[in-house]
Amino acid sequence: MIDVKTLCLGVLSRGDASGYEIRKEFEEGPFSNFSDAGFGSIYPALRKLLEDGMISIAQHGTDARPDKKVYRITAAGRQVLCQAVLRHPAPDRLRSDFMFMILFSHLMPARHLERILTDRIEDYERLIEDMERRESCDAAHSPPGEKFVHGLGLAMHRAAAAYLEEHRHQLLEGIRVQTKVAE
Amino acid sequence: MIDVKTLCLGVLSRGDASGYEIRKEFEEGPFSNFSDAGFGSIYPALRKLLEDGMISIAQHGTDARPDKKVYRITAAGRQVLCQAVLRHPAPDRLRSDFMFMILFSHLMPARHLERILTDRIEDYERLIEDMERRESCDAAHSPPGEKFVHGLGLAMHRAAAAYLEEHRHQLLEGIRVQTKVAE
DNA sequence: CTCTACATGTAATAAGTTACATGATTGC
DNA sequence: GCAATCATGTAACTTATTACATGTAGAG
Repeated sequence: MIDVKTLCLGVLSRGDASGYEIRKEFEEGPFSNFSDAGFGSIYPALRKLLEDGMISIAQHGTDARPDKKVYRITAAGRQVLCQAVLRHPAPDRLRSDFMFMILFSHLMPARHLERILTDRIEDYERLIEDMERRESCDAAHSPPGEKFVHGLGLAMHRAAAAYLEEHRHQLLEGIRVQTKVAE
Repeated sequence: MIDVKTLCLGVLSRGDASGYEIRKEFEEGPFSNFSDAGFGSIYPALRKLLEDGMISIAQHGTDARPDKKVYRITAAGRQVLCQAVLRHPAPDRLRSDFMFMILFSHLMPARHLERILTDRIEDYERLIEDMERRESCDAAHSPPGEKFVHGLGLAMHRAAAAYLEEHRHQLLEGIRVQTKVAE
């Protein structure tokens, strides 16, 4: 499975960036579809990559931000990234508290279940809107791989949102009946 | 985020099980939609849960398998599970090597890209078939939460599979053009 | 003047993975 | 007889998370 070091290498292969900017990519950019990492994993990863000669410091500090460090991928780093990309991809892994909780929705008050369903639908709607906005923004000049990943993520989120909307009443009803039977 | 201990508690709330059986749930059952854990995390989790009185040993060894231990959730364990279910769910997290690699498909030979796309589509088709088989098998007698999670997972996988099939040629063509321009 | 965004990093902790180590049973 | 499945567990390692610790710049 791809680790944070390789993820950072991936971001830097698209252009120089600081640790902070790399994190933004994980949060908002195309990388957000399949990864996330906080500062606590990015900074140590960058230190390691620097030690190993996979990246270099392109710029250290500006007038405004003396601490800022802009990293640049090296030839060695590019090679390592190419190798990583050629490996057979491990299966996708989804971690979802939401699904876990739904599985045990019979253990919660109906109000809470309604709440988490509504919240989740709203979350998806916001996310989809954001993605659609970005899509129309930079569709033309983004590379094919990026468009593909963006579209795939969007398709999955749309499917999830549609399913939630179409089946929430069925779930609520199912729970209601089950509760009545238990009485 | 839900940890392996809570996941185990969730499985055991549905019935007694051994470590080995719990893992099967993570691999094949409804839990496979949103989690996975190997023996290396399940056994230590069970030990901890036992120490804390969240589970007990319902049966230790059979004629055939003297080592087998069947665990049972305790009242305390059930309480802890109920509390966990009431917390606000953390956002879902997807880790996908596949998407990472597609993002860098311009760094790989066209043959390799075709290969991972074909493989992935096949993987999805197999997975969807399996899920459909299980759906028709135990649709009637499975609780509403389980049906919902199953349906949601299926909807997402179908959307992904459909997207891959519909857009793979577009990606391949895009990469081809990009490579030509670079020459 | 206050809030948000920018900016970096460490230390302690928690968690999870991999490799190791072993062995019986069942079906083919 | 062989492969797959059942069955458990530990130790070493790698990884990632959380909390801590600090401070500037720009917008309103």
